[in-house]
Amino acid sequence: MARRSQTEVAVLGALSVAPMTGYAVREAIRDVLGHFWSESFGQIYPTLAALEGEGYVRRVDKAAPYELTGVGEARLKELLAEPAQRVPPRNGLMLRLFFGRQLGPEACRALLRDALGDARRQLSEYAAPRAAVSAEGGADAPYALITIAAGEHTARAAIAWAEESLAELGES
Amino acid sequence: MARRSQTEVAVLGALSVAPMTGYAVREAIRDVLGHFWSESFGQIYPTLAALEGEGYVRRVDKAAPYELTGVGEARLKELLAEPAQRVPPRNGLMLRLFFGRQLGPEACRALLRDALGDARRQLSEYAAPRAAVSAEGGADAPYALITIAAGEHTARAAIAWAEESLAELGES
DNA sequence: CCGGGCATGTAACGCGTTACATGATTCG
DNA sequence: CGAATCATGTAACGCGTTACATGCCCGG
Repeated sequence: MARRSQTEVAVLGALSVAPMTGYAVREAIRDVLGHFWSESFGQIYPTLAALEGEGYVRRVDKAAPYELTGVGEARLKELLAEPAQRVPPRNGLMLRLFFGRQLGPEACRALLRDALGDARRQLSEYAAPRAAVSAEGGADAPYALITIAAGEHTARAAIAWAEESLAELGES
Repeated sequence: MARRSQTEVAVLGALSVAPMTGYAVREAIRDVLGHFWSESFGQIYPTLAALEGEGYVRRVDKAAPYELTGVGEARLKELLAEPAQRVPPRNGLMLRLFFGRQLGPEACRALLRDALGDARRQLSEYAAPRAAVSAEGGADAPYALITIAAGEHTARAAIAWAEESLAELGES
C-alpha cells in the first residue's frame, strides 16, 4: 500500500481560510505554506474535481471559486486528525557531505557556504510573515506563529551547524 | 523533465567504502545514512544492474559482492559534483499545526509532545555513531561527523521549538 | 528439519512533477 | 493590440514503495 496522498488536506485547508479558485489555492500554498509544503497544478485540479464529486467542496457555477461545504469542513478535521505521513528522508546535501572525501575539502566548503547563505536568507524571509501574522491577530495566528517559529529554529540551527562545520574543515 | 534520481550516488557511495552485496548496500544505507537517506530494494537492485551494464560496478561472479570499478569511482565524483536536487518540502506535522485551529489545542499539544519525544530520541541516537566515528578516525571521519552534527543541531532545534510552542499553547 | 536471516529480483501501483494546450482578462 | 497574468485542465513520465516470489544457508 503506497503512502497516502496528503494533497486533500492541503487543498481543504486552503479553502477553509477562504473560498478561492484552483489557481489561487496554488498561490496560497506557495506563498503561505511554501516553507514546508508544495503542490503543483497537476495535483490540485484533479484533487478539486474529486473533492467536488464527493461533496466536500462546491462552486455555484463553473467559473466561481471553490468553497468548502459543511461535510468538507468535517472531512478536513478528520484528515487532520490522522497521523502525519512521514516521508523517507532524502537529503542530497548530507549525502554529498558524507562522501565528502571523494569530493574534496574545497567543494565541501562551497556546499557549506551555499547552505549557510540559504539558511540566512530563509531566516530573513520569516520576518515579514511573522510581523504580518502578529499584527493581524485572529484565532489562526498562534498556529501560524508556531510553524513560523519552527522555520526560524531550523534556519538558526542550520546557520550554527554550517559555521561550525566550515571551521572544522579549515575555513579558508 | 522529471527530477533526476540520486539513487546512483547513494549506491556508488556505499560501494566506495567497501565491496558488498545489494542486500548489504541496503543495510549500510539504513544503518549509516538512515537519518538523512533511504533506499528500498526495488531501487537498489535495478540500479546495481544498470551500473554493472555501464561498467561502473562489477562482480567477479554472479554470487560475489559488487565492487566499484575505476570508472565507477570517477562517475561517483562526477555525480557528487552535480548540484543536490532539492526536494519540494512536504512536512505533514507543520501542515497539521498550521490548520491547528480546526484540530483543537489539545490535539496540537499532543502532536508537539510527539515531536518533542521524537527529537529527544533522535538526539540520543547520535551519541553512539559519534563516539564510534570519533574513536575510529580515518580520512572519512570529519565528513561523517559533519553529517552527525547536522542531525544533532536539527534535533536540538526541534526540541527547543517544541518546548517553546507547548508553552505558548498553554502547556497543560 | 525447520525457522530465520541472507540474497536477488520483479510486478504493480500511486504519487507528483513537468510540459503542453487552451482560453479569458487585464493593462500598458 | 500585444504581452503578461489569471485560470483550467490533461497526458506523459519517472520515481520510489510495497508486496510478492524464490532460493540458499546456517544454527538450534
